Amino acid sequence: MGIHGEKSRHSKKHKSSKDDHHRVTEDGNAYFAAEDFDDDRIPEGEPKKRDFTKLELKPDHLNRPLWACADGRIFLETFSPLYKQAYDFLIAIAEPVCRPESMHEYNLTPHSLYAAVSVGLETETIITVLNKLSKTKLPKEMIDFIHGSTANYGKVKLVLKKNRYFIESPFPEVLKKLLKDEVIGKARISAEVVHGADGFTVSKSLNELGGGHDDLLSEAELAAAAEEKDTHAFEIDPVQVENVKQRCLPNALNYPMLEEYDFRNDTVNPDLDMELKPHAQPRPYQEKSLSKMFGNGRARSGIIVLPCGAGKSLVGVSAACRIKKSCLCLATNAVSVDQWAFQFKLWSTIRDDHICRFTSDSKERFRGNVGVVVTTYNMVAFGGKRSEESEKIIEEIRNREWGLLLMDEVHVVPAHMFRKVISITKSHCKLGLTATLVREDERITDLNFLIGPKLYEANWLDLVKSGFIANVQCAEVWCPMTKEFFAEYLKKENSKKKQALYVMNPNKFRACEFLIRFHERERGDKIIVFADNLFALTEYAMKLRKPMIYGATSHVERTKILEAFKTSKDVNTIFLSKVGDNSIDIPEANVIIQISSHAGSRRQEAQRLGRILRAKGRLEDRLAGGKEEYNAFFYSLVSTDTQEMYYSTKRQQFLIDQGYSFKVITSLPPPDCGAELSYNKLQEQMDLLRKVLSAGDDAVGLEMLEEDADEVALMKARRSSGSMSVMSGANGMVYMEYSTGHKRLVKSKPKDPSKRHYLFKKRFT
DNA sequence: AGCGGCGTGG
DNA sequence: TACATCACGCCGCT
Repeated sequence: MGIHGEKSRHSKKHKSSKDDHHRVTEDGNAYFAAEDFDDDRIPEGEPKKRDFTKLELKPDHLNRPLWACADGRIFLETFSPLYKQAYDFLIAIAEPVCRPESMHEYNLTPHSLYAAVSVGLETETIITVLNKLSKTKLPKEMIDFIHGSTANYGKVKLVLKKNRYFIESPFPEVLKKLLKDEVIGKARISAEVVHGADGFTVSKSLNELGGGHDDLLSEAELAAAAEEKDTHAFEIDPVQVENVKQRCLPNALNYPMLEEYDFRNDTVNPDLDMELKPHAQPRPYQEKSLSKMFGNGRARSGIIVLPCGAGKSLVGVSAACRIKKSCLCLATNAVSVDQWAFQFKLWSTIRDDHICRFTSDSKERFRGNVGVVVTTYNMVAFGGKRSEESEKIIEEIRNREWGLLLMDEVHVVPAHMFRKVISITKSHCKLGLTATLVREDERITDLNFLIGPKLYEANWLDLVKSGFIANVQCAEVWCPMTKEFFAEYLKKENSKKKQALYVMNPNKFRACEFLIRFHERERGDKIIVFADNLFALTEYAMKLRKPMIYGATSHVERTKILEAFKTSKDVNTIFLSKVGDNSIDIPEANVIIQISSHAGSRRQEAQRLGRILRAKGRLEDRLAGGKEEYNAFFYSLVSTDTQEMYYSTKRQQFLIDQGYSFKVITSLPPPDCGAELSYNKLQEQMDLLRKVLSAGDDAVGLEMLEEDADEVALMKARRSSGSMSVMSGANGMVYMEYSTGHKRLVKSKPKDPSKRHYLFKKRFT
């Protein structure tokens, strides 16, 4: 009913749409100034989907940056002088689909509109501004869609009070409607004391439904928003919160709930003495994301999307500093926990005894009744037996009322863990931070109601242009299979063996070797080589005499290698397995070479690119230099005519959507330097082929490890003798650690000097 | 008692 | 499917 009602309201209202026009802010928002834009009705022959030729242009269309289609798609011209304002607006109301250099594509969806309403935009504002930015009349379908979608948004709230959850609304009839739903009805907890005729508790509270979207609302509207209204509420069972939220989503009852925290008026929970330090100066986009979160003086729950290296932690710490209540910060692993604790101390004035880490090997507790706890998702969601100490701490976490639940790398956490964490902890506000909102399991929509709508998403290319993140040249290097490898590839049925063959393709190896040489010698770069496949990782690293880190590499060894990579002029390339995808922080690296990767994972691709996004050098220097100059490189090596070709295009899609373009390189290594590289002789290639074929047997890498059995023994000896880590690039002696987990496989194997790896052979003979 | 290494299980 | 992580508990060493 609501939708039809809205429709007719709209058509009447549209005639006098002058009323809806918004005030012009002094600076910038030029499009609001264009009050005299001509506002014709939608022409008789209505534009049909996707056909631009039928769209009737406004006379001054050149000044307007948008194309709006009847199917909900919106295109933005990035060269328009209004781009910046239009971008901020579009990102608030629509889902970005693809953002290349000159034309962005967005999509209006119920969820994106929900996010828009959540950050304080009203239906009429959305339509009016869209119309002003559009080159053509807004299609009627789009206007109807916006009305239909947003009619109910912002009418219901979920509020936590004294450890109890309440559903609030100024409209008692809406609450009644919700209670008719079976799930919600059952979730209700009847209050002992009943106020109000409807059986709802009634209280006075600020009505902030129209609450300040900073630059889009007039003062009059803000004043109207501050008007006091009765609020009706009923309590629900804490364990049913998730289910209730889900029932309220656009695809069900369509009363999506807002979660906001009026932290300034929270007298129940104690304040935390914590300020941002003076040197903590948020950048414009960090400021912008915070303003979306705190736009109306309260803290909204939701997700902020910033690329790696763009300073997510400052946003998180800033948010905690504004709320000034107890904060639970969740990270994916122990390294990240340390980093967060460090960031809190770095950016804020929090006292050391008010912040603590809670992991398996560091169980700190804060003094007093307020503080920040940094821990892992695993720790909170852990189902098994807990140590006594953990049991106590986790009880405290359960019982406490958290002002802020700060969730890092929201996109990598398995959905079930999320649910568990959210149901265990009671928080007034949830802030999710992420670099990429893509994931292959398409569970991303779950985040919308588990945490909240997306509050802000930065455009990568904009950040590149302003020098906040590195300017990356992406390239796909096509490596033809050698004749012999390709013949074997075609013979194999087993996709495992096929993979081994295209990853170990000698031409790919040579391309990799060439790139490493080039970047080390010609440019003095720091290089990370990624390989998912452990066999390939070890082969490449050994042959090229570079240190590597993978899952079984001990903690001590990792830090040693990373330290050498950071500080030593002799260690400029390291090989990483999947360990490098998350958490390991390597700000120095500016070149990535991928030799094997998870089939078609866009997230992994983006994550890896993120490793080199941290802008190098001083901001002024970067801006002073030519803007088009690349300071980071991302190479994806693919063996042509194999499955890799298909996967790589799929993987790249995300980066392409972010506006990156991939250059294709087909002739690496260049012919003139081929002789200096490995596998130049057919005999060497055939030896490699033989090795690859025998290693492809079901126990992966077994053969290889057996061959290197004595190396393992050597490492063991060295480990106990205490002289580890010889890493001198100059002499070519490289320390490599082997999985202790695989040791059992090779333990009984007798040593055979002839099978010793050449690297170590000369040491022993 | 505290730390690091190692194996297990989710 | 493979790889990686974390938490825990046990061991042996200082």
